[in-house]
Amino acid sequence: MANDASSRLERMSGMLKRRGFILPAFEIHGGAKGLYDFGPNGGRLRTRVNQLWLDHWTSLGNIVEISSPTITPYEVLEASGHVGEFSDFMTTCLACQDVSRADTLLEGAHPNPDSLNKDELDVLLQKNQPPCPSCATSDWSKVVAQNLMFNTTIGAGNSGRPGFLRPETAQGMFTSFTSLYRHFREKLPFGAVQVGKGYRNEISPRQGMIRLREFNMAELEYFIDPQTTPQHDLTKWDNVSFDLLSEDNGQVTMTIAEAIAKGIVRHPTVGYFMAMTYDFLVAVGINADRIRFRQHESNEMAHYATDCWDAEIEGSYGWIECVGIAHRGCYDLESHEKYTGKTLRARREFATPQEVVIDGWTIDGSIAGPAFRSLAGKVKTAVEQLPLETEFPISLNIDEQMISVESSHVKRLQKTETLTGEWFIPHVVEPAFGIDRIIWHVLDHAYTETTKQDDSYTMMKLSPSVVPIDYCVFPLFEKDGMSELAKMVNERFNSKRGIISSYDSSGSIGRRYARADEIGVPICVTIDHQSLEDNTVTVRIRDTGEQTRVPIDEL
RNA sequence: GCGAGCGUAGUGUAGUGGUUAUCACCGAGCGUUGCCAACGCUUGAACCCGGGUUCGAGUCCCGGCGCUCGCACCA
Repeated sequence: MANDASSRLERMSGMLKRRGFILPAFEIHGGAKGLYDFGPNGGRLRTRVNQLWLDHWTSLGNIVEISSPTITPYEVLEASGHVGEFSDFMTTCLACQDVSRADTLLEGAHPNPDSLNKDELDVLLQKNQPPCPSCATSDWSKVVAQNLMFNTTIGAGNSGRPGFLRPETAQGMFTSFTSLYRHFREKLPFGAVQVGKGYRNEISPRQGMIRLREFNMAELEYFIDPQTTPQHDLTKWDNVSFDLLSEDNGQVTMTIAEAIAKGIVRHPTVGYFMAMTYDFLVAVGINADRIRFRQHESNEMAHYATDCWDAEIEGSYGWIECVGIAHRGCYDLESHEKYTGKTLRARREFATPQEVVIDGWTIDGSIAGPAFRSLAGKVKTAVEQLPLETEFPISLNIDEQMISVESSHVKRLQKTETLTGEWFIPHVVEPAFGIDRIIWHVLDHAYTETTKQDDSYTMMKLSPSVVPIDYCVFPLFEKDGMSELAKMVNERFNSKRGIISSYDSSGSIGRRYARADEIGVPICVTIDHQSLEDNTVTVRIRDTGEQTRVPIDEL
């Protein structure tokens, strides 16, 4: 990093701390790595970014907002693949308290211990009793998953159930699928969004706000029918050139429609969301020239993705991925379906109903039922698989038992079924936003150092859509009723929903403008002598310094 | 996690083992001024934490925590 760039970073970090944007958390207790506070100005900035994000997606009309817990039972994240992909399985030697990886201990006992789940490792560990590498005792604790997810116990003592703090908000949308499907009257496509905290116990948080242990994320899970070609109106972006770093074509610049047409972006919905993402980033104040999209290499993709584009933003730390737009296929719903046995599917009606002719065998319930008792169901399934030519009696292996199916147990089954549609697992396209990283770059791009009369001058050219304070009201001086009038104007601003105004009377007028510029207040209003006479005030614009007189009633 | 460097008011900093810890900006109050960081006076605020060496530690040593960078790990 160039020297002037890193000293700019230092000055900016100092300012962000001094002005209450972002601060290291718990500092009076020595601080905690990877955890940050949003201060008095940052808190509101974050809320406005979150709100803008929600509005951006819910305005599409078929997207709803949900909220699910951050505490997540073990099973959910085992089903999603996170336990396997995000954790190592650890066990503690009860004699010397040394911690070892369970799969490493069992390398001699199993061809591929890495593939085992927690319970299997537990069983194998108790059976094999491998010696502890440091003290040679064989007395191991229960296996616990450790590493990138924060472990916790849900409930107290022995009744406690293992869980994690969620590493992403997405799982809540998947586990709520049936409710969402019903909410949308069983019609795809639809989506659900969630803004909230996620947690990853990073081994080594770095680069300030870029890698955190607790972070703000905002995710959309958009469920689609893989057999329907999505129609998205991309004309809005016909004049926008996107910088794309594609896996096969290298760096190219083109419209999103062109990228989809050429197959560089492999799915239209992924492309549409890339364009939507671009709009959002620009709306919160990211410099459009410093946004690019990078396609993941096949070997780099997360365990769930089949195509993935990152939106990267250039800032003080170089190009940083701030949004991941992943085509997750049917991975998540399928995983939860397999794990729970619950149906997580949508129905697709056929254009023309299909006739299916069935001509084979089934059981005669009144005879086979009493004969096979609890196995009857499985016998039925097996018999219905048999070809028409089958001769009875026949021996079948049901649950390791050889049973004989007599001709009296069965009957011919001849029917014609009309299938009007089928059930399938929807595919998912997921834009996942790292809000903290975006906020960092919003601040980074807004932070402007200039000089004013040979003095260095700092201002935050924040977009009005995200500024923490909308207006500042100053009395030019505190006498003859100017401060009263200014306080009245300030209260009037504050009484408007969603508007924050701040009153400031300390220091010279120039100092107050400078203070307002540093936290990015777009408009300052000054009350002077003339205001007392004709009810007009000076309105001063942050970015230009331009002043105009405006009647109070027109503010 | 390993290695290197660093840690002093809100911010940026000065500080040979020896008074009450430097300076600037900053915040608060008062006064003068009154539309772009004005001035004067008053005032507020710090040696990351814990051990050790020493008569005496901000300064030297050890450990922890945090920050930055490199390697490793990783959305």
